[in-house]
Amino acid sequence: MDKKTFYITTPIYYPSDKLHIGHSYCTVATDTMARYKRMSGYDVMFLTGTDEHGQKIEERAKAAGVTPQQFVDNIVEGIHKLWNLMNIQNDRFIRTTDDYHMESVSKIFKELYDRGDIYKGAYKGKYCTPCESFWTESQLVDGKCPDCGREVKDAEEEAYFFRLSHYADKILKLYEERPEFLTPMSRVNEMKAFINQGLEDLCVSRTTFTWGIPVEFDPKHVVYVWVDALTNYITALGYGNEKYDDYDRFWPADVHFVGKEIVRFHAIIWPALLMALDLPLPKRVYGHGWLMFDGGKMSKSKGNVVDPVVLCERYGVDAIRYFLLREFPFGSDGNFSNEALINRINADLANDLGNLVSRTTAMVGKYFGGTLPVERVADPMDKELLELAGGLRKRYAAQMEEFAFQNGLMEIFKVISRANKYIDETAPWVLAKDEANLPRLATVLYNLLECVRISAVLLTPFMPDSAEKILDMLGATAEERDWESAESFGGLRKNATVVKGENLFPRIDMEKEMAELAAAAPVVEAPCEAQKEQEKAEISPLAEPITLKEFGLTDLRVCKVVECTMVPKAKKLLLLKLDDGMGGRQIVSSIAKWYQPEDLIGKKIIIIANLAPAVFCGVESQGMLLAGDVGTEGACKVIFVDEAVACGTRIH
RNA sequence: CGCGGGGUGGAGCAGUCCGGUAGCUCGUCGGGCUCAUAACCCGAAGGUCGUCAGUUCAAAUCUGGCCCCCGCAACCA
Repeated sequence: MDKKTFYITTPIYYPSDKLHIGHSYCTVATDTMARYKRMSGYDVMFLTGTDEHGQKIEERAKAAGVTPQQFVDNIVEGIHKLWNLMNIQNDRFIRTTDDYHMESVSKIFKELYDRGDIYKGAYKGKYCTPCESFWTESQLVDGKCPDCGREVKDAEEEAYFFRLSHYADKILKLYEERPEFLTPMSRVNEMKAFINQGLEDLCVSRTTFTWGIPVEFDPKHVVYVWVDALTNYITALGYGNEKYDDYDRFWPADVHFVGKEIVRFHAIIWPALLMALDLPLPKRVYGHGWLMFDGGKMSKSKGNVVDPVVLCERYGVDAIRYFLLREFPFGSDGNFSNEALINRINADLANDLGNLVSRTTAMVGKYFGGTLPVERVADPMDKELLELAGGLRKRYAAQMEEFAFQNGLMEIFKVISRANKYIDETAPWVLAKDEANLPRLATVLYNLLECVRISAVLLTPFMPDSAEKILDMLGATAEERDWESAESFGGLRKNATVVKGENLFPRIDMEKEMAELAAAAPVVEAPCEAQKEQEKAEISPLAEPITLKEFGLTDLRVCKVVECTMVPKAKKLLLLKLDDGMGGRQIVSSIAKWYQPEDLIGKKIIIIANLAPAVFCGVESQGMLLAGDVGTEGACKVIFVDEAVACGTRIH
């Protein structure tokens, strides 16, 4: 009953949109680790969930015409479906809108206040009256409102603060004393640099929105994200509530898996909060990398967000799980591409693993009617294979303990490759020709089945369904598919009986597949049945009708580009000096990636001439040029005008 | 000097912390095998490891400068 425990978490995701492949990546990794630990005998608690409060949700709900609760309920339902589809076996799912969590957060907030680690202060900032918006000094553009460009004035807003600044030294000490606390190492340097810039106290309440947990003793405030979200890791165990009673058993967490963008919250703020509460710190925080898509970060505006549901339906859940953890080193960024995915599926799963299972079981069927005889004849040529497979679990476990999923899988596939080679070396089809060789033939096939069995057992955390199917095909009993049975070679009973199974990983015709995907492009992940609609959706829907008078509000003018330069310190901005027929003006345009200054000089373009000026990177822009988007990368083509049209001519 | 990651055969990556034979997958070329999912096995071609300098008996690996790419940051007009 005193099994060792293992508590592992994903971040709680923000349900303002459907989840993308990046969320799946983290969750699949966590699930695989949890399954691995369960298999190797731990009592595992695997927590995931959603962070449902905040202004953005409030706004999204309003825009959708529903209550915030309805809005998040809807998204969360989709998340449950996704995790279900992806075979995620979490033990618990926390929502920050759950009653017990809200109860705990109220208590924690109060306790921090009573201890003096949260105090009431003023959130000093700049207020833009027309926009009714609060801005921090650093958000201002050229000292003016970033939205409208108008003057702002000093203003104060009452708020509660957490004394984060008090914990700077303690956090630095934590990194010194426990180098394993935050990994990979590169993240530690980043955190140190951040702390050394000076930590400011953290604003932990808001009055500008209401979708949150009210501060019990001052209800016009709601608890802002930090105390609300980070504490999920302990409230889900029952800290501060009666719903669960697992805190003593599972806290401190063995590891929080988090994306690198939120490492700061988990490696600075979270430990500080726990220190303030006098609670133990998590043992480890692991900041994993991001998936990039064709070299760029995934984002809605680039149209390169990959939908995990579509991928799973198209290629199978296990193939996706495998790909995510095999292709990318967990700690670094990785480049997602459909080609890489199909390549992996074909090379590793279809050609190496699937085919090995297929040819091996087929031979047992063909030469022995499905059941191996027990007589054996060993040969020195078996040695290498047996040693490799016999030592596999140890090498695999060493990698898994470091969260090196990629390397763990590589170890397994070394055995699979070696087994394929062994078939060539032993040439079973030659042995089968002479009845005198049958014991030797049985030995060879047994060795192969055993390699497959050990590999399949260790693959179970990664590809639960496929591993099970393989073990079914080997006729493995429950004892022949557990962790102990993978420790050394020879666990499969001698007279094993194989069962013909399905083709586990059908080969994908790369050319055909890429063509189909291209047909669905630029939304590459479009489901086939919805292809037509997706294509239509590429043309954005017509805007609301307007009157001629309303159109007249927009003053479009022809201008000639007189000068064009890069905006200093900016990467994307070009500064264009224009002859507008009215004495000249300058505009800034974020097209530096697609246009060289000399591409534009001397050309005539159209600008929106009466757009309110705005400042970018310290340079004022007095209008916006017209351009059309091209492709999915945000690229665009500027609209050029016939030379005959004079500068300053109004377009109508 | 804003912060961070990276530049290794045609493509994508590992190796870099703890210097010592440059490795993997895909692709190309040649060969083998026929049990198997046109799969599997063997071999070959192809890299002065971004660049310059330094440390060293020895540098992809350590140190410094520079160039380029990517992400973040209040550059999405």
